[in-house]
Amino acid sequence: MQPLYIHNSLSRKKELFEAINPPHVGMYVCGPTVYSNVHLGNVRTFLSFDVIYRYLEFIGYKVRYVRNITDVGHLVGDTDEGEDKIGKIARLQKIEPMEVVQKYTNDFHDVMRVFNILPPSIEPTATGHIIEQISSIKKIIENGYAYLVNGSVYFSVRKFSEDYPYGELSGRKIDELMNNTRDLDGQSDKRDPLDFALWKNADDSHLMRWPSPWGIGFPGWHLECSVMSTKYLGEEFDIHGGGMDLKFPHHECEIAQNIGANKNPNPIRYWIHGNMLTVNGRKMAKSEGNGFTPEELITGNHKLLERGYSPMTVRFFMLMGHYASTLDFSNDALQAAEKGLKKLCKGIDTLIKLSGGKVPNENVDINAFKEKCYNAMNDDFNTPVLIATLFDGIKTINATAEKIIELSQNQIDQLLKIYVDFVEHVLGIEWDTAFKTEEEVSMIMNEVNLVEQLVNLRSELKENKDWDNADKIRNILSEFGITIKDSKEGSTWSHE
RNA sequence: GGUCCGAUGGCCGAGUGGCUAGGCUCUGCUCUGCAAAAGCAGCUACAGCGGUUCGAAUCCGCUUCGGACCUCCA
Repeated sequence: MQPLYIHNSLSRKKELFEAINPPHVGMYVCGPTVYSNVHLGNVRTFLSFDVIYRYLEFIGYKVRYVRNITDVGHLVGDTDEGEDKIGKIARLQKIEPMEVVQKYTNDFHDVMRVFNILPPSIEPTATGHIIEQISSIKKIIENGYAYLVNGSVYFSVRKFSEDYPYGELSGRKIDELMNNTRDLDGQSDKRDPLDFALWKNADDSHLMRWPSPWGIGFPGWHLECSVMSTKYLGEEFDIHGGGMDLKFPHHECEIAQNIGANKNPNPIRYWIHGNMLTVNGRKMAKSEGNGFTPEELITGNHKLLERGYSPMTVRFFMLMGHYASTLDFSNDALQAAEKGLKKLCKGIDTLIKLSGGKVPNENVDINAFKEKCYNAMNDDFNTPVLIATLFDGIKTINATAEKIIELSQNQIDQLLKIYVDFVEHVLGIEWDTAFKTEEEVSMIMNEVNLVEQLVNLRSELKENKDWDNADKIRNILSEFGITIKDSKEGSTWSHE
């Protein structure tokens, strides 16, 4: 197994990854609250964990990847009296809350597919785990960390912090939190402003409500993640991920709930937090009005976009930055990524067509190259360094194609394996016909034959120095996106 | 106000106490009927000020600027 180092947000250090039960790995990532369309910032987080998931599998782990759908409990606004986000949309549009949930879950799945983000092993929903959430609340009450007020149950942070540390993940001190908590209206039920709801009493006006030992109500936010991660991954599991902005209070509360229910002081080994996607240096967020939907990005239909970009370009662009750094979104950066991706894909195409000799080139060390690729990913999933390495390899490939250097067939085969492994399987970049159906491929092959005929015809014309007609053919092909490249050995062509 | 993070060349974006990141752009050359690619070469930076060190963009301190979180947010 590769020696993998992960930056653990909990310790704020890079640590050697050691699975609790190798080769099995349990990984939980906070999924979306499905009350609106996902934007690119959301996509970035799921993409980051997609690559983490892919790499863990790639180096031989059997990952159970759980990514939830939050479909109840998330409240609007900054008080505990806020309406449920999904319930609110349902009320406004006069539809069932589950219709809202279904609509945006579908959207979420569509977007994930477009960006080639793999589905998780389990995608549990909060509403599907009401029973588990109720029993978890019971345990927390039994353990003395929650109290009942007017049909609602709250977690007592003060009480909990007497027995266990609270605020370790986000680096908060409980007393500072107390002093800095803003005075908010409508929190009269809580004994302490830091406390958070496990179960909320619901009157008749609420659309989403379930019976519980404490009356009719609905579960609090935070709780579903604790309950579902424990249910599917155990009281202690390997990796928990999510966006940076969930660190506090969401993840902090999750830890408190896990411990509060199970009294296991160390429920999660490695915390991984993805950083934000920014626009002009500011976090992409709906409230800022700077959020792009994936559709706007692909069509280019947005005031900040000069034109559209393909999903693979966007995927590649995001992977050119490290997941733990902020990444700034701009037309220039996207265009650079597009060209870079094209170069990479072209290089792989060239590699596929390459044929080599018997004698290996001593100056090209394929194993060292492979090591470099692994090392990049082993260093906290450093995709930008991996990509830089892959570009270095492209130079070797192109130099071989230009007959500047020579490689043996064996070296070429090894190189191709590395590119397929890292580009397709680890980075999740689709570069050619690899994912097309057989019919599509055979159609493409027909077109290929047609193009070859034209290119051959043009070569004949060129031999007769009939430049006018030769150029005519080149122009026609270029209208269909086919570029001809002439060299001493003859003409080759490529499709963009 | 509190907590934390960041500041890298024309742009994006890695990185490490001493050894070329990489991509894009730009310039020159090679190749070439022209073109397009590709190759080669050039432009070569680490916010500012101090300190530690044989040596710091990399460690420490201060300053300036920016961001995130502290309320829902991936």
